[in-house]
Amino acid sequence: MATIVDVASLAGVSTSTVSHVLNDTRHVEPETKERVMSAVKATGYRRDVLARSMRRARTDSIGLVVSDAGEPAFADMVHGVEEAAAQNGLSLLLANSAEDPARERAAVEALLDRRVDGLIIARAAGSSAGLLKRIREEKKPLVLLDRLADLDAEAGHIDQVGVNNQSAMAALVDHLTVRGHERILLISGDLRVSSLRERYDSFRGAMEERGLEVPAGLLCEGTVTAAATFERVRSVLGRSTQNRERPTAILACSTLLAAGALRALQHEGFRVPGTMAFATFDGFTYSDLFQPQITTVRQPAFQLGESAVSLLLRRLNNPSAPAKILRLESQIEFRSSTS
Amino acid sequence: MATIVDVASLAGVSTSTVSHVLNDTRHVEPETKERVMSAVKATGYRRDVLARSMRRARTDSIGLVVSDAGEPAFADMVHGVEEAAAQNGLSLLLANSAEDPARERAAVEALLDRRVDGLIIARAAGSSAGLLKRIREEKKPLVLLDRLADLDAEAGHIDQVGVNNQSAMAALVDHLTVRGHERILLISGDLRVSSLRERYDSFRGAMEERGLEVPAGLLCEGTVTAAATFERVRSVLGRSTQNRERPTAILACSTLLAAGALRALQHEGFRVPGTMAFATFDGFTYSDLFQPQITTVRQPAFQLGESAVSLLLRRLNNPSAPAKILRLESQIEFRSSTS
DNA sequence: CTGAAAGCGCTTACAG
DNA sequence: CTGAAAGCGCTTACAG
Repeated sequence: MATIVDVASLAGVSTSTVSHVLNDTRHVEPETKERVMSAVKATGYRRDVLARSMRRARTDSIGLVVSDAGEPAFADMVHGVEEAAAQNGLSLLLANSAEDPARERAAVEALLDRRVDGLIIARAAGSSAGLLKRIREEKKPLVLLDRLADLDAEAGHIDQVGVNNQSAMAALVDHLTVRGHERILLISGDLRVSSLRERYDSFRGAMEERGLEVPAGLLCEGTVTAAATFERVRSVLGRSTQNRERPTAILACSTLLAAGALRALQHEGFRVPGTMAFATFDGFTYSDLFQPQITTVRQPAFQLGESAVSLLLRRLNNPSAPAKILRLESQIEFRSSTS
Repeated sequence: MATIVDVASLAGVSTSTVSHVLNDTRHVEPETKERVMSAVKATGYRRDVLARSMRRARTDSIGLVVSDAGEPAFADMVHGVEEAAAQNGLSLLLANSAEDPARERAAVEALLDRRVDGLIIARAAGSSAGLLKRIREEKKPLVLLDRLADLDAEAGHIDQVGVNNQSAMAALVDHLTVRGHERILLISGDLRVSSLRERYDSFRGAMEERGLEVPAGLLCEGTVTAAATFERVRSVLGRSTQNRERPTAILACSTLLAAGALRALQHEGFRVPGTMAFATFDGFTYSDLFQPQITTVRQPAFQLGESAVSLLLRRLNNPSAPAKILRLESQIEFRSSTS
């Protein structure tokens, strides 16, 4: 491989001049510039990215850590980040924490070691605030994606992008109550996850606004797998078969939870929407093709990824800008499962 | 940040010794070693990955280029690659070609510039053989994933991992013909894609073996979007409504193609399996939950990703090993759509 | 068993 | 407008 020295000697200039021509970082006489460029071409020279990064402050790469690469919503976010990164000449380093704070920490350290210019993280459920502190110590630009920071000490300083869960949940509750559903079983999952916590709080708020009580028996929280959700929902439905507390609608707060709940409904002999209405956040791909056709709050996952990169670029260009929190609106696909 | 010089002076040794202790690359007296290690701890020293990579032959990173990050099968492969890479201490650089050979080429060049230790590529449909030659010129270890190389000049030298399309297709054709389906509409997509080409060839072979003719009208190839597939299938079904050439079963060779075909069936008023049997490769997630329940050839996408990393590691450890081609078996999920 | 020193391929003050 | 040279933080022959 040709080096900058080869180019310089072939062009009859110093390596500084070659460097400045390549980076357009100080004025060089047009004809000198041309000699350099043809020497580059003649030697097939390609700048060594590693050596370059070692001298400069940046590596032109960013790191992305997601909490569950299996979920389709996260796959779309990754896709969006990749797309936006590529368009801006940034390489993408990808890691998956699999909801494990230890793996998350290790991934972040590995990315810091590689000196990525910035980090985008969708945090694991049990992620510690220590992680955020660590990244701030390193003065490494950070954007929180989907899994946002609570309004604690760190939150004010961090760029974040997520969806507006409050408005989506309000619209969904409105949709259901207008149709006469007053006993809605909410399956909310792990409340340490900010988006799930927000959906949970918004649900309770929206119900209260409408003067509807939400008995504890209709709040199904804390399950983190489809199998566990299946069991929980099954027991709720079985227990309440006889009494008037039985829900008339079920609202799942993620794809995984929806899968568990739907299996429980099937198992217990319910039909959607015949004997039970059903709606979900995130949901399934190609929902239009299948029965039951499920009303779904679809988050703009790809755009979330793109926006995360935008925020990061903004931060790189202006390290002292005030922190920005972006909330994108979800789209609600109304279908026959709640008709 | 502390450097190796800081550690060396604190421990009262040379930087060579520190380096050798850290890399375990030559014998060092136990007590010297200990002094070094506590100096490392005291200074909070962390080896500079960039500087290290510049001197060594490797960067402990690999590059992955996929052709369609949107498809769930590819998302799972990415997931598998990430998992296996992390377990082996390798960072993963991810890029998406979006089926565009130019973007694919650019992505590969960017990864080569970053000196990844090896490449894993699921090639774009129109990918040129030039790309493979280029990578071989650079002597960069390469594993082809899912989209394999034809048996051309390059193929013999390249590690590859894909699924056994032949056996899966044979089993599927068997399943259908045993149930009396002799006129099967095959929707095969872009035949430049090796896996789709293999499914196409295997279908024709399996039909021929059973003495069944396949009229050209029942081979629907070349559509690359769900919308185009929708139109094509619609016209085939409309055209053949009256005559005895109408298929009794449809077989889609990818998720995208299946989506287009199912929409066409819905639009034309067919019911699955009532008036048309249906099966697909790849297919939809959570297929058990929805109607119609579709018979699906499920490829082990995650394992494909893992295996690709295994092949790459093997190649890194033994550059002169003979090329290996791995074929994993798919699992066929038989459901009511073909009952 | 260990150290002094060269060198990886760049960028960037410094100097003219 | 350009060049000579230092230096980024490591690894690795070379020498003893």
